Amino acid sequence: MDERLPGTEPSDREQTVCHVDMDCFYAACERLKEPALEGEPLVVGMGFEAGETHGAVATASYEAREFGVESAMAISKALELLPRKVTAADDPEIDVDEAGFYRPVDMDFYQSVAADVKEILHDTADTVREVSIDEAYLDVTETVAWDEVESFASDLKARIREEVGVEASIGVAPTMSAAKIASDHDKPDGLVVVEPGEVRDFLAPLDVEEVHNVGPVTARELRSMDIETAGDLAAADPDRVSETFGERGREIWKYARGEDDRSVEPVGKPKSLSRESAFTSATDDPEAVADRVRALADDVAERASRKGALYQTIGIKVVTPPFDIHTRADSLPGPIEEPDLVEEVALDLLTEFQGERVRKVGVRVSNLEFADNEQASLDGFENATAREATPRENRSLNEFTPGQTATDEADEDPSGQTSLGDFG
DNA sequence: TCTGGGGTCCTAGGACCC
DNA sequence: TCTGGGGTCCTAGGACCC
Repeated sequence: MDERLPGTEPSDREQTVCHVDMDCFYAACERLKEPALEGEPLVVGMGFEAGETHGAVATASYEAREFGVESAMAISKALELLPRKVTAADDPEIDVDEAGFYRPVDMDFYQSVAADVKEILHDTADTVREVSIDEAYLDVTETVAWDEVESFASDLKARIREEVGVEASIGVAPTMSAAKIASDHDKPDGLVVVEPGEVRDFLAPLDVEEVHNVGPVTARELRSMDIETAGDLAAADPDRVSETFGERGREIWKYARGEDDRSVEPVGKPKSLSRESAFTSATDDPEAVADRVRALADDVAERASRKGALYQTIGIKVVTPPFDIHTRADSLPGPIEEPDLVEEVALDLLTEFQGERVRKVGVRVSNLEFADNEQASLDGFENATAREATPRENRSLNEFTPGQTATDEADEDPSGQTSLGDFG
């Protein structure tokens, strides 16, 4: 499948990519739970509890956006633009029609709704890349012709609406990045098809910040170079762009031109696992910080073992006022699963910040190894009988044996073991 | 505008090795 | 000590994505 005609670049491979993006997903889920919220301005807040003012906006319904409420905005700011409806009822100064509802994130519920949607997606296409809880790419190159794409996508939207009760926007294009922009182009309830040959014209008028991997910082820099639109970027001198932005420069230049070598592939194993948490206000109480780190460390370790992940690097993140992010990490000699050590190393790294005011802390494990492959968890019985020791033990110990190179396959020679105690 | 939480990838610089 | 060059691994920080 990697054979190409001479002179054919990967980007010339014809793909039909479908990007499915749920509309205001968290808000839509809240409305499934509470149908009375339908049509009301609704804000779902992260790090936020009912009645509180701290945290940030995870999702604002379109009705709430009318008031200027945006994603990632501080809840306190959102409340200024859109007061709480209960408050409004008690306060003659506030118009009840100019108020909205606030709900904290309920991740478990959203996950369950997302699972229903993903099931439909996997039923619809063989290759699905789940990007996040509310977003996925489908590769339908082999199954849907371009003149059928519109009705295919429309059927998919209908199915999600009828079977799950939430709405999706869909973009279809010959590349992932164009499909993504297309799905966003006519939200909510959008359906935009960009056929091969139309991509560059479709992208040209868009703001440069809509190009994948162009964020606020890069956009500002590009604008200072008189590059305002995707079309400007596409027409720019690629050397100039990559001189300024390095590797990523070349990439965004290609994206702006509708060129994108990536193909839709299912997501692999995670590279890191982390947990972080903010204090209601910055604290200089070392015990409070240590307690939080301990809780996060336990949480991360627990999540890692549930996923069958061994970790070799343990790190922390400390955010000090105004918003300075510091990270520290320490690597162990070999991959382990040792919850106590996660806590110990995290606390040890934390000592460097003793006495500082802290607004947020995080704990992370990385350099992950997955000793159990999917097979092992699906048919553990077969694996257990096929081998003396569990794959996990073989794997971690092998990696750590001096002079022995790591093997890619867990089912290669499991000899040369040391005891777990050696990990210290 | 006083800012949540979970990730990925890239880059620069230092340590260390030969 | 005024020193050549290549390679790898690791950490810290930054930008970006959702």
